[in-house]
Amino acid sequence: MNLDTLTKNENDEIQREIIVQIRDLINYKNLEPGDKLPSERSLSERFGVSRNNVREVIRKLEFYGLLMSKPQSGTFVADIGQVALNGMIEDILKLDTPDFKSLVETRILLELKTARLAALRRTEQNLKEMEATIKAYENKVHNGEDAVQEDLLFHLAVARASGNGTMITFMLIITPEIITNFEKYHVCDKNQAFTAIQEHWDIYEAIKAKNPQLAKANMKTHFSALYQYLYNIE
Amino acid sequence: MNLDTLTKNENDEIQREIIVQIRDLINYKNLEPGDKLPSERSLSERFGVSRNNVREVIRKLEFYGLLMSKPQSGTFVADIGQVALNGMIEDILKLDTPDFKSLVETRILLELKTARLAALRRTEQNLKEMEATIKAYENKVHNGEDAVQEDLLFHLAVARASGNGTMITFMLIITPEIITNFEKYHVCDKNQAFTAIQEHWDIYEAIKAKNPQLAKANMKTHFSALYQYLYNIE
DNA sequence: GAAGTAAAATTGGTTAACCAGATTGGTTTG
DNA sequence: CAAACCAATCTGGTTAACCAATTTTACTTC
Repeated sequence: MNLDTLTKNENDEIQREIIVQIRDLINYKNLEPGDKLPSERSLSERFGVSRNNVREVIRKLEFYGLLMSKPQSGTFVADIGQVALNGMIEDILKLDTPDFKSLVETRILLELKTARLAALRRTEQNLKEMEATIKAYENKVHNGEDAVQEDLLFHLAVARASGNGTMITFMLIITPEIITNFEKYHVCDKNQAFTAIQEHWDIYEAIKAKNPQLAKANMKTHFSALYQYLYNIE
Repeated sequence: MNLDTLTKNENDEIQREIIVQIRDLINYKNLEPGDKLPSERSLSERFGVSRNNVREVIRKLEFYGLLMSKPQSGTFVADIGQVALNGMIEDILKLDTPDFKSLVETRILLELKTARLAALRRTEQNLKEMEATIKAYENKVHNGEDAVQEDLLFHLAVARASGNGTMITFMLIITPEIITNFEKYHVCDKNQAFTAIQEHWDIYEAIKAKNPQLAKANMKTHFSALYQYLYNIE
């Protein structure tokens, strides 16, 4: 373990403690939805940490919709109720960097759906973007170069064509971790790259033909190697 | 539009411009993966914005795995390659607060899967947690009280039982927005609350019996009202 | 001339001071 | 006595100064 990770873990630990203390404070003071939290200054003093730490935690809980900061006014408890708030904080505290298997599992789930939706909703512009990414992938592979990036861009283009903003966001979140782990575990295979070209075209054609079932099936075929990998590490 | 939103939009606009400028800088200087970005100070000076703004953007791009900050050393371009980097930044710039339909669509997708996985992987502890949330829901409904929170906690308990960390994270991300929109559009119905109790028990029993198909089917039934809503607003 | 070394400059991270706007409590005024 | 108003205070947000670790640079030494 290098220093970087250590520092980050230490910082994480501090943040987790602040989250616990904020939760306890809300419960102890019986703060209802919409009630105001003590000021950042008093919280940092009470918890014995810097105001920056408190601000970071508040931003995090704001991201998960549990708190809401109003400038020059205060930080307020979201109106999701005490029970839900405690439950969600419990889960947030348990959150950890997800394992590779969970990432792949989720990716496959998302992509089978985006392929299906793309077949229903794709525009001409979407088709052009997908075509461009496949051709770029083709060029790289034929030149014997690494083409992980271009592969990724094709899948992002499909997600874009699905017209579902939430799924695009989720794809963006998991993509970098997928890439990192692919390189780490050497999931990709050189000779798979050539077969992948045709598979990309097959997915493209199904989406172009507005055939959702076929698009999903072709995406499934494209993931077959990944499936195998997923079940082997089980 | 209130002042809050306005300020937030202005800030968003500044951040988007900084992202664009950083992308252009990487392309112009032909920065390869692993290369060092100019320091935060010089970037803020060059772009004519505060160092805080730059730091926020860097943190955001770090979240999406495109950059990586090393303390006392510099900020580095992630090793995902220039092509992928440009593509992902393009998508990040297009990101917007997702519409309600996209949220519900994604939620249904996720939950059908978590129900199925939960039936395969649930522990005894998971069952106890789910049981507790259903009973809490029951009590509230029988007393005529609002039980949106308890409903949510049951679904989170199912997600926890799925054993997939990524899906739990995603559920946590979309949940608060779902709740807000439910209340906004009055999706929930009082007399639906009673039928939901039995539906929760049905899902629970299928998961307890380790029957993935039935668990998924029961979850689908539970979402039937939501399905209808989803297609009505189309 | 190359290798080692120490000091100076540069870096992201942290802390503290400052700001503008919102809130609050007391005072004034009708 | 109530309502209106104003100033003191408190708020999250922003800016600037500071810190410790790292990297670079220049000099010494063999």
